[in-house]
Amino acid sequence: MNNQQITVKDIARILNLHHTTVSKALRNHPDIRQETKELVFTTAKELDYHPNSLAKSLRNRRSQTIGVIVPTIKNDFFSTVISGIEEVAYREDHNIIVCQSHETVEREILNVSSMVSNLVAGLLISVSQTTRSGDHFRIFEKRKIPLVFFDRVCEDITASKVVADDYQGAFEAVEHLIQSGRWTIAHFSGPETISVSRHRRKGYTDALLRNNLPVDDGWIIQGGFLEEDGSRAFQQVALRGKLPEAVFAVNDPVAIGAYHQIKRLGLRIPEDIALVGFGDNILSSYLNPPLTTVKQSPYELGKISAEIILEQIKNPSEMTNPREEIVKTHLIVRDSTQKTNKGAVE
Amino acid sequence: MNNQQITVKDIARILNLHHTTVSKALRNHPDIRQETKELVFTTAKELDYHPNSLAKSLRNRRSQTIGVIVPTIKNDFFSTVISGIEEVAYREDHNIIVCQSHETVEREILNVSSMVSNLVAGLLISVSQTTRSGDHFRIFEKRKIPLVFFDRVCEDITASKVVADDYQGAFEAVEHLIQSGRWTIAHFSGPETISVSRHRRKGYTDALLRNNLPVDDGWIIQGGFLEEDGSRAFQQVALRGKLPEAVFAVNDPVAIGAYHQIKRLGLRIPEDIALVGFGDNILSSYLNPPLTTVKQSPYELGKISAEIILEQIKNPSEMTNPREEIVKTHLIVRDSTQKTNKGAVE
DNA sequence: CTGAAAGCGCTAACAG
DNA sequence: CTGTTAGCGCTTTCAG
Repeated sequence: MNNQQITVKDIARILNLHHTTVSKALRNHPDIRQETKELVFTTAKELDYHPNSLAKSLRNRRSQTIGVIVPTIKNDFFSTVISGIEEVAYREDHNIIVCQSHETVEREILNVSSMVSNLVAGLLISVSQTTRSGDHFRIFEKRKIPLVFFDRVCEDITASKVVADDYQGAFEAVEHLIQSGRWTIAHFSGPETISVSRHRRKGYTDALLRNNLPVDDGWIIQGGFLEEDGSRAFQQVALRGKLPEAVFAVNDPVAIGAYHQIKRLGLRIPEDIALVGFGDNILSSYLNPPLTTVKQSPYELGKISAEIILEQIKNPSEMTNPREEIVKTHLIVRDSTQKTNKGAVE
Repeated sequence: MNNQQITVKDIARILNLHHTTVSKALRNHPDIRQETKELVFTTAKELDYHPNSLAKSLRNRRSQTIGVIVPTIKNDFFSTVISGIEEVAYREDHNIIVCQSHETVEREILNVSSMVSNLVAGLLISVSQTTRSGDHFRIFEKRKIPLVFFDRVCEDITASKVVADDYQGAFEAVEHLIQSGRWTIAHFSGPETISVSRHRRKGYTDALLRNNLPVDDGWIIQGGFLEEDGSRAFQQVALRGKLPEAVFAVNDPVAIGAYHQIKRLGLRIPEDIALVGFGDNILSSYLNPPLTTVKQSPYELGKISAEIILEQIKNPSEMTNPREEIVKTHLIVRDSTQKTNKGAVE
């Protein structure tokens, strides 16, 4: 027989100790004297002992695993956030278990349930586009499991939240457009259900107001987060006859969709239409002209989220004062809003 | 008290049943009569019962979790593979736990150990750049845990393997260059340790040989998988004075690095130098001219890998005959090798 | 069809 | 400093 795993009992039997002594030694408990510890450690190594985390977690009523739920992992932004989370979790001896909601609440609810079943030490989540109520998150409160929202947060739940400075980023982007002489600026907005969309939209309207420009809801086109939404939005605007001088898109994919549509209609960027995105997608710098955009820091965002949740895991009293972390954004001005003498990145 | 989780015992107490009966009912065991089952199901729902997967796994000596180790998740290719894996795993009621090796064996070994400790039902791995021996994978054989390599495989370990058709893809790419009249073709190769690099290189040399062209090792530049490796390689070639008519890069990032360097030197693509990559990175179509490349199917690759491992999990006897799945690639001809009347994607 | 007994591998609390 | 006892929540086996 072979697939038998080595346990503390095996080590104990060999050394003529009790298995609890071995357990303590392995965890470097002060009770045990150095000599014994060394003995235990070396034989553990010799036998290629792998502690059974499941048994430990069952006993401790909590695992060493952090759950992560994202709309999809097939996405620059989220995969980079996850990378940041994994990095921090790894340092603190935790694993991450990843699920995708695919933008549906139903799936998100199942994901949550699976996380609970797995006794995750904490959950990091960016909610789906279709998530309206946050009722399925109440169980974390009940079970006292730390919960942290990142990027797309759920406003009716009290929990720590880590987001990019969507409002400020949008504000600066639009102000930049205004400063460069554009007064009629359309906004291709994201789903109203998502906090991110609302904040960016607010940044847009506030920048207009601050500059004494009228806010015309006709210039706000509601849509999704995808490239096709951007194309569609620009088509819609173009059909009306009167074009804006600039477009501020809720994110880079939407801006890229608009970009293609603008080119298709034979218009020039930025001469006819200036264009700004959000997110600093890697593609943006490769467009011609390259896209002015707002840089977020997804890796940072992931790291901060992970740090907060680990803090709460180590120190449960932290859970009572939820933190709201806002990660700074930076406007990156490129040729889609301002002709410089530099060409596209080549 | 609140964070108390509901257990089968709680349900049993309420219904005046034994907890084992409840357990059986919950799993739809034929022993239990319909009436009882329904009773159990409804009260479970009422109490918001979440089964404890850890206890179940401990008892069954195997979890419902599939481990995934990749060099990094912050990468189009790998994040798409993972997305495919997650999708299939989800359908079969499994979770995935993701680790990054960051291209170091040391970390990979730790990751493996953590997977074993977590009693993963199986492991999917794409090995790190620095992994030479596969000794740390022997434990899976010993413990009879299914192991599947994808993309970057470990040749000295007997296990199922899922790879893109690197050889054929490279062969076709180089043949395409030859057909279009290029006879001196440089190859910017990846690390020799990695199977992917070796296969693509073999496809390159075989295509030359098949067409009665000489294989000159001087045209093969060894490097890594990154953009900077591509820049460096082209610089090296350029220094020699004699330029090749075409470059076949081991992957798209390397091709993109070469692309920048070529442009920087004032050379034209494809007139002076034709350029081919591998992987159909999203960026490739946005270059100017867009890059001819070999399309892999990372999502498919992930799905197939997951299907194989789930097959082996369900049916352990499958483990004795390891499968080798080769996913077809497709050459995508764009303007970096062939001037058409179409411009860049815009 | 339902129940009792036993144990997965680990750790906390307490006793010696 | 080491050992004993007990149990985390679940499932398997076997008895009723």
